[in-house]
Amino acid sequence: MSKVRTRFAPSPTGFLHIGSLRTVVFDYLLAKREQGKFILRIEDTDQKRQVKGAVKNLIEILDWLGIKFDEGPGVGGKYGPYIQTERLDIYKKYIEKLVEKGEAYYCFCSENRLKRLREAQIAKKQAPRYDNHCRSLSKEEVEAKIKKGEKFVIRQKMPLDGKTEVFDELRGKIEFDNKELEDQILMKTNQIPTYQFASVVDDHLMKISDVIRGAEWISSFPKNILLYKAFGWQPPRFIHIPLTMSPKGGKLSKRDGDTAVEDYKNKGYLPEALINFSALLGWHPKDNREVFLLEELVKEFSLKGMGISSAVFDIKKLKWLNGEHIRRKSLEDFHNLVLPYYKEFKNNFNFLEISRVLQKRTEILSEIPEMIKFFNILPKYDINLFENKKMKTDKQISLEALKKSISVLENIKDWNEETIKEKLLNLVKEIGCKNGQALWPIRIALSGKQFTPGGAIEIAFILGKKECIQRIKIGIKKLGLM
RNA sequence: GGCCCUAUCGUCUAGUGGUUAGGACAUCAGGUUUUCAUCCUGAAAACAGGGGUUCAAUUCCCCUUGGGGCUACCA
Repeated sequence: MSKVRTRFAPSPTGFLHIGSLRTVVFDYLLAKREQGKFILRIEDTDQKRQVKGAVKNLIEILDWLGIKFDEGPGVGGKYGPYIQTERLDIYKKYIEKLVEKGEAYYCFCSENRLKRLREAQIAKKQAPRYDNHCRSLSKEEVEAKIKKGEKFVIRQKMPLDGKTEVFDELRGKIEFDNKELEDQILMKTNQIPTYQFASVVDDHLMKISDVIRGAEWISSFPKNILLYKAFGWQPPRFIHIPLTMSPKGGKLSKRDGDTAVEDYKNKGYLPEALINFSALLGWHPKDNREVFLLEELVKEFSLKGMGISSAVFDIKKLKWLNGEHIRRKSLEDFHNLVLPYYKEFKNNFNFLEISRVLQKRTEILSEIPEMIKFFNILPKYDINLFENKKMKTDKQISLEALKKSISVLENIKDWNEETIKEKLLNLVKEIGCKNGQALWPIRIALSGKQFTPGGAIEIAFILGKKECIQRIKIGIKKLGLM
């Protein structure tokens, strides 16, 4: 039985961020690589930033992604509860231990005092930091103040000098001057712990073996380690993964467009692509493979392949990967996926055939309605479309090809792709032109579009004989009026 | 400002004390198949700068510069 236990510990402040997805993926991969457990824990210690329904949302999107957690809200587990506000009594017990040990202390400083202190320090060009004002209050003083009903927080007592050494699995040793460390707040006035305290207690109690989190946490890393030391606990391994950046610079944010996994889902990105892309942003396999399913990633994943510098989120590569994963699906699976996009169709087409054609060239699902609209209604189009330099077709050849194709198509009794292809290629021979010269104008007449999924024959088959002939006649009429 | 992290093509990255510095996306140019696409072939494209160490540094060390993070009774 593997000892590896990782957790994803989001605060429920909205949708799952595309950058957080990467943390989820690596958490999952590291755990599953060793047949370990992946845990979901909700860090809702900030009451102000709660968003209703966020937890439900999060669980739903993880489910959509196909990332299952072994313990967490809803599924339970022996280290629960997995929602921090349901663990308040636990934190209380542990904070008292710390105070008893003299590793933490009551602080009665008002927010006002702290604000003034900060302002004064900034004015003097000093680093804003708590001045340890309440650090040496006697037990009696503390008790008296509590009795009077004075509000308090509990702070961690940091060493005043020396250095604290921490170890990141990716970067190695990092050293911090203890002077830089502030006596941080562990328990807020409202008796709810801060992230710094709750996450350490929970990681320990839940036997987390590897903490994977964003690199923005490196600065508080020494404080975390000092907390473990204060408790006398063995810290887990820490892996700080580099941040995902906007192409414009800085953290990926709302201003860069879509930041929620939800947004990508709605735009027609596949979970497979999103996961694959996230993994590749910061991790590299031994060989040069790029396209992976989650199970394949689990097999290939290793900490050795992890990078340490921040990575820019490049949507073009995501799109490409999405196309790759679309192509890798079975036709049945793909068909089921795109079924909803056919709703607006009144005509009864061979939708499976449309799916087959679509699967070859779709990048993101949301493009589909625009791609296939022409099946329903022939759009207005410019007759210059009939001219194409590369194909060496012009309006003259087009007109001839269209005219002659009518009788050819009319004579087809068994309307299938094989026959249509055979007959049309015969026509090409008869005219004595290149395939493209005749088939280009037919495709234009049938679709009214320069770019279509599938070629003339595929479109003809889907459209049906009657509709084809009608559309070709429209084309002839347009060309005839030149 | 202080502290910390980081630095290979535009982007994601591989790599090594001696390499023609490799791959992928994107871009461009050809080609095939019934068009675009798919597919194939090819091109252009990078070791931030300066000092060391060394016979030899893209690789190791230092500095500079650039990028980023943290600096809350937010996570």
